[in-house]
Amino acid sequence: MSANRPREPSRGACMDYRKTLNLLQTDFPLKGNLPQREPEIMKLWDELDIYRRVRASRAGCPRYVLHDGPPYANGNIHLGQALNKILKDITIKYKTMRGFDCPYVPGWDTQGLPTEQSVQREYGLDRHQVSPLEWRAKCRELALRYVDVQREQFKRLGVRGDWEHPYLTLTPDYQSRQIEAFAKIALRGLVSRGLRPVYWCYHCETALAEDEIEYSTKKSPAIYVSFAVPDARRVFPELPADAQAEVVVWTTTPWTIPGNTGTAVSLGDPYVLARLDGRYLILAEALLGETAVALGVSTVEVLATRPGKDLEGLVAVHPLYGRPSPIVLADYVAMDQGTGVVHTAPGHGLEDFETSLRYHLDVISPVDDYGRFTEEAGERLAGKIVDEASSEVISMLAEAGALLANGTITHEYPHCWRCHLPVIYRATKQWFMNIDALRQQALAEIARAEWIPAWGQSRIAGMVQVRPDWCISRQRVWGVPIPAFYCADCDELLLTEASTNHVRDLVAEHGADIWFAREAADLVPPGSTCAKCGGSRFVKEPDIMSVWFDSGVTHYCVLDTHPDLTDPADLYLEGDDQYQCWFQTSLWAAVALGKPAPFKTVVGHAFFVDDTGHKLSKSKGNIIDPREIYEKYGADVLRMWFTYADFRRKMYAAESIYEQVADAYRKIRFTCRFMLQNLGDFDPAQDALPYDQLLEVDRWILTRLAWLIDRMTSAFDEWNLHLFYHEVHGFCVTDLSAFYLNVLKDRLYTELPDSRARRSAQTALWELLMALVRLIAPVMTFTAEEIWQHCRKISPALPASVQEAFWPEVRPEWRDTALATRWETVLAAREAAMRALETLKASGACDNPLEARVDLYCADSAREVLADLRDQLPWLFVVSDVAVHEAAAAPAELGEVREIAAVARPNDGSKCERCWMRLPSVGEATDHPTLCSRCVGHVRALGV
RNA sequence: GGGCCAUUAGCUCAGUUGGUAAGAGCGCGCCCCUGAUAAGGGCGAGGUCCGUGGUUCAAAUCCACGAUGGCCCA
Repeated sequence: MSANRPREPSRGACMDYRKTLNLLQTDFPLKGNLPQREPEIMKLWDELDIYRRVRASRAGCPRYVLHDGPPYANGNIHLGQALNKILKDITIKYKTMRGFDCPYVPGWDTQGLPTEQSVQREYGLDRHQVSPLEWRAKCRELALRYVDVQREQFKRLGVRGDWEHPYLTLTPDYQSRQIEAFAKIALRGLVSRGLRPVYWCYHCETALAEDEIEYSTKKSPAIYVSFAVPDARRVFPELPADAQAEVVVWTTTPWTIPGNTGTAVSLGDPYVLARLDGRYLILAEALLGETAVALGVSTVEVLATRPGKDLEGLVAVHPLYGRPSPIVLADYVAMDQGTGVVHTAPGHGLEDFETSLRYHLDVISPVDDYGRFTEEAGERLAGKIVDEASSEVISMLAEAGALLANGTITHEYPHCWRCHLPVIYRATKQWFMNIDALRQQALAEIARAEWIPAWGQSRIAGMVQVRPDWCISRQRVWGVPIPAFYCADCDELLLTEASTNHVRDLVAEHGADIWFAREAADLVPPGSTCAKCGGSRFVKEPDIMSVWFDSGVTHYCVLDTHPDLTDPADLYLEGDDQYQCWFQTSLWAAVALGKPAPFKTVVGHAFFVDDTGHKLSKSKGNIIDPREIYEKYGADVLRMWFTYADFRRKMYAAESIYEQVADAYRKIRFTCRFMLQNLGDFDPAQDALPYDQLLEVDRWILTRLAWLIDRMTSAFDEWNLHLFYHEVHGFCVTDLSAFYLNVLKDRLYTELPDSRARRSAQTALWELLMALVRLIAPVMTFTAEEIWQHCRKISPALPASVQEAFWPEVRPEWRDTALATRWETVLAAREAAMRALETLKASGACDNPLEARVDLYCADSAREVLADLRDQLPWLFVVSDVAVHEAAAAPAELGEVREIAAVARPNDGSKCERCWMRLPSVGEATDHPTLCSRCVGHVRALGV
């Protein structure tokens, strides 16, 4: 390179000694310009076929399987998905570098209600106006389109995976396998069909599972209703002979009164018979005062008190229909609100339903799919939407003389996760997975798995403890059918191994569309007959499976069958909302199939909040689109941001944070660039020095590098990803930029190109660069690759991609604790020198520290170390000269010297034109009158 | 109402099994350099380690109670 080769000697004042220095050279650009450069690197990866190439490089290594939880394919990726995929990618890349073979098969959840709603919204289509098959075709089209969209967006984040062969829940392979899973579970007796109250969204016309419910505030009516108790005197003989006693209930859903078949009281709490303005009412003692106020009653007289259990067996009378409404005991009756007597409508509440099982109460649910009262509710209500009919019910109660008070209340109420409207509880025929039969096994599996963070275990265990049966049927068409038939004559269920295998095989061949395309006769095995009546005509089960069942069986449909994967997987890694969802559904499905949990380790990550601590949500308008971040700053900055804070706690999203991360990105980039610049003439195979020939400071930085590698290794192993950002950045700033690289400059620039001093520095730089580029590779995946490609110019033997490289290893000789200890003294002396130089600068005597000299006054222990290194101190302090003295020799103005003190002043002599130090030797050589003696030696050696 | 988690400088985090005067980076203020240059360096300000009580020779670190915030459940 011309920059290194001295020109012909041209003596005199105009001599350009700059040409005798080892100037910096690199084509590694200062500016990242990531939005443009990253796609170019993606092209390189495409050309290398990076996923298969890396897999091939780890052929035969122990496998580490991360199973991808499928995101829902009905929109652009959002920040949470970007976070999730990037955390997975960091994990995969780290594990690969540690020597594991890490397949990564991405998947998508493609069926279910959300797609149907997207079709309705995006295509303006009403599902009732087209056939099920047309509707399904539209749904498939939309889902596949978003799979493509999201695939490109995930790839743009730098995520490595088998993008050409993802798993999709809508493929015939998957669907048939899912039917098989359902059938196995059903044939093990773990699925049942029954009338149960379920959350029902009458806007979406479907049942909803627990995890499809979100709570928000709703204003509801709140009424007090009396039920006459004709036989009350049996328990309350105090009741006057001519009086009628009534129990009082309080409810916020007047429309459920038609469904009332009982009244529940608490076993242990005391109840009173009290006269309130002439009426004889029975209610909880604890709520008497509050109720009297609500009823606007002025006089209250307690006639008798009985424990709740005494009331059991009394029979109240329904105020509208006159039918019996027995008084029963229930442990959920609370004394914090209402009257202590709970209106019980088994068709409209799960607790009520369970009570009905114990007391054989009727289950009445006079509401249809559309939320309208049926004829069963009576003429006045039939056809009316339940929420709107509340006022009618209230009127009817008032007319019956049973309405004691009528108010409103604002409370938390369940809403539909998709349309965000209030849901109702409605008893319908649904398919359930019998959770009670599986609970203990699920808990045992939870105890066996590793949970990160550790409290995730108690969290999911708590949820599993109390989870009711899982409703897995949906009244929709975009999904996998429940493979059941009913006898057209006697309604008997047909669900056998033969029938389900037949459906499974048809679906494997044709896809689930076949179910909707054919009649039952063409779906049952030929010659099927009803086991009960012998009939041969059948009808199809109309319901499909919940989307949560689709994704809950990925381990059966994918892990179990994919040649690259294993069941159970080593790792599930998802947002912590999945403790309630996918982690659980996967577990239930597994134990229902008689399998162990499909995961060995489960990692839950938190989500982002805005700078005021609020969740990001569309309605708040504080959504952040990951695409905007990578289009402005680059995906590597996005990836670094995700390691800025601990992902197990909430993470903040704010412009000021991206700016800070972008700064840190640049610092690391520039640091690596500086090292590359100084390795332009270095061939590690030829020029590297053995460890024991390295200068002491070069060995010192390797002790620091050893520390960093150890620290990063344990950080990644223990999921402390945020330490990556802080420690790598800190290392670049503090150890490298501020100290090591800075003090190296003199040696790198002014020493002879092939001198031991310079080669020693370059050897250390090469080790640093080789380690750093690997340490940053899992997170800063694009930039690491960019740096790596430049490293390959220095050392062509390196693998084609940094993704094939192995995690850096600490060489035993680097761990020199004695050396590290010695250098604590050097660094302390350096700090003292810096402060002294600051004082000198402030005095105006000298601006540039390089032209100053420093006198150190040290206690004996420090003096020994420093005297030993005296020759090196000038360039370690970046000054012209350093002298080491006894503490006792310190000038009076320093006061008492405890450890190390320093004084700085301008050095004697003139500034050397070449190395810029101010030295007495400048001018001694007549042929180079502007150079110091050291530089004279160097230029002469160069033949100048 | 129940359970879990968190609380160290303006921000994000370090602080091994309790032990020297609590650290880093960013940001901020002042200054230097111009051979990392749309770069680099130095110095400085900034903390009752949420509060109270306790255990201990010694607590940011252990225990109890409380406060605040968050998540889940009801």
